[in-house]
Amino acid sequence: MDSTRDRIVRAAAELVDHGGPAAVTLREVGTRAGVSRAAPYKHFTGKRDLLAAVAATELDRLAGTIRAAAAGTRSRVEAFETATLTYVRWAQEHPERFELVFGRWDDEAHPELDAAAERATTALLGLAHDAVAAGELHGSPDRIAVLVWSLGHGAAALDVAGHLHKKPGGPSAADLVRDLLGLLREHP
Amino acid sequence: MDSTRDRIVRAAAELVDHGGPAAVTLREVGTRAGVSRAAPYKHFTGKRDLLAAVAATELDRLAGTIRAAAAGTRSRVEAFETATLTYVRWAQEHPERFELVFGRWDDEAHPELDAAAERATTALLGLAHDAVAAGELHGSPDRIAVLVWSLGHGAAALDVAGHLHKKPGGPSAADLVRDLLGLLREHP
DNA sequence: ACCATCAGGTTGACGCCGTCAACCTGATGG
DNA sequence: CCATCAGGTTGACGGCGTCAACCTGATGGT
Repeated sequence: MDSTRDRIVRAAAELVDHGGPAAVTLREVGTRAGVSRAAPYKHFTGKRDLLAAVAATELDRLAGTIRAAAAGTRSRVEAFETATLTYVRWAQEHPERFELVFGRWDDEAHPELDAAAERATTALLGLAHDAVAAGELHGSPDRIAVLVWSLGHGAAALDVAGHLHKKPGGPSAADLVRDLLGLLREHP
Repeated sequence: MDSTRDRIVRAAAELVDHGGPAAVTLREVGTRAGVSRAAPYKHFTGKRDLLAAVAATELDRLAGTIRAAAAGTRSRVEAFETATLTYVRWAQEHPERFELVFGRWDDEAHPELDAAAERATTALLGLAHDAVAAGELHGSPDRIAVLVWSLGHGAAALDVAGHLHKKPGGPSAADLVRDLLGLLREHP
């Protein structure tokens, strides 16, 4: 199906891809989706709600990409590392989507987005659990997952904002992820 | 001096503190600063430029706070850890300022903000350098500084966005920073 | 077969926003 | 003494999100 709702979400996602969330205009969304400016209100309560749907869609796509990347690896810890690096690369290649998904949402609840975030988090957490269960990493799987996720997230964010490459020769976000996993591998 | 320009910047900073950068309105800024809606244009080229000035001011304040916190510590590595934890606490206590300072700025150059970021980065980098020089940490100071900064930044960002405490008993952002510094301390 | 209902689309209008142009005014300095 | 100008003002414009009112075709119960 190519429902009107789908076309609206896709049009909004297109606009996010140039100029970030701030560039999304309901009027332009309507035009690109072939409907009027107020049509989105028949499917979403407002602009934020539409953007939440875009973010949820993107988060599920990301989770799929991560799972696929992790599947083609030799060891459990390598799967975990590949997943994290895929996350980092996604943020670097699509900074506007990264901004949308992890920007501020506190105004009201968006169950669809929360559920997608839950699914993505669980996927990463499962990979950390596997690596520990296989004896390739040691410690609390949750702790390790959140530690590596936080580092990947922060490194990607700082990189995208231009704070990582002020002087040439500095480490890339991917380097930092590999550094941390190196430390974790050597640990008891 | 309590120049008009200062009052404008302060009014904008107040508005950032409730509702984030999106809540800043030049009309409201003017009202709070006791001037008209167009007065800011006599001091800044536009809204973004005003926000950049607010961000630069806040970044310098943060750097000062960090330096002060690091000064009252026993060891070099403790100073580095305290500095990072101060950064994390700042982000958690002032998520709107965090959003402003580290949000997207790519449209045009803001030298004042770049310079403030440079100063803040250099401060953290110096602390890492000191810890390595004192033999309390081992490896490249730059690498260590960026690694810890990235983790602190990411943990704070995920915490503020609500992704860290989905299940109770999970590690706090501060816990993660201490974990990483524990790993670094044990390292050769 | 009929018609009430309703999902899903439309336009018009409102108020708020950033921004600019035009104008005013008091201080400054040659 | 007056030209200049920094720094303030209001008016106006177009674009925005949102809502109310309206339209229309399908649908399902009687």
